Amino acid sequence: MKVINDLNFFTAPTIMLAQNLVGKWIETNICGKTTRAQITETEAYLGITDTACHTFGGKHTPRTEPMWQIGGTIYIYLIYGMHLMLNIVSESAGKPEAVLIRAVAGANGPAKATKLLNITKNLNGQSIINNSQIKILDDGKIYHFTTAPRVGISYASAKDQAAHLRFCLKT
DNA sequence: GTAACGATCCTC
DNA sequence: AGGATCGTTACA
Repeated sequence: MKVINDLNFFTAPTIMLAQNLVGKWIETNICGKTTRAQITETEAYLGITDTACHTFGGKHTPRTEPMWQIGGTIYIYLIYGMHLMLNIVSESAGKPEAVLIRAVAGANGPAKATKLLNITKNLNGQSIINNSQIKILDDGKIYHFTTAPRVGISYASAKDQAAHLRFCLKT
């Protein structure tokens, strides 16, 4: 098991990063508690041309600011007033694309995953590289995945809703 | 200032 | 199938 601190891993094209993250492990160290879980599901959000993405049309607000940063930046936000979502920004700075961690082993929803990992908004905007509180680990194994449409984006265009941008660990 | 809504989850 | 519950956003 080795920590991924390679910037190139995170600045890769969004879809590639989303696929590469499936089967990787995520470990948090928050308030003295260490939690480790395997990533089982991710979704790619493809920036200004993706109607499902927060930065569609080039939207740049205080909330979406981390998405405009360089790959490896952590983007956390609150949805429905009660659920935290964990995203990892991809690509280069100025290209607002990100990968949503949709599920980890032992948690079948994005909000459950952040709860399991004790994620808080403190991490928002930080880099995941050389971060003492959160890291991605590689167990060296090859994992396969299946693709599916994304969830919970009924406001997006039909084309974007149908796109297979969700990647699930094949068991 | 104010109102509407949302990348969800849990309990009927 | 519906309610919880509040930060972010857009608009006045």
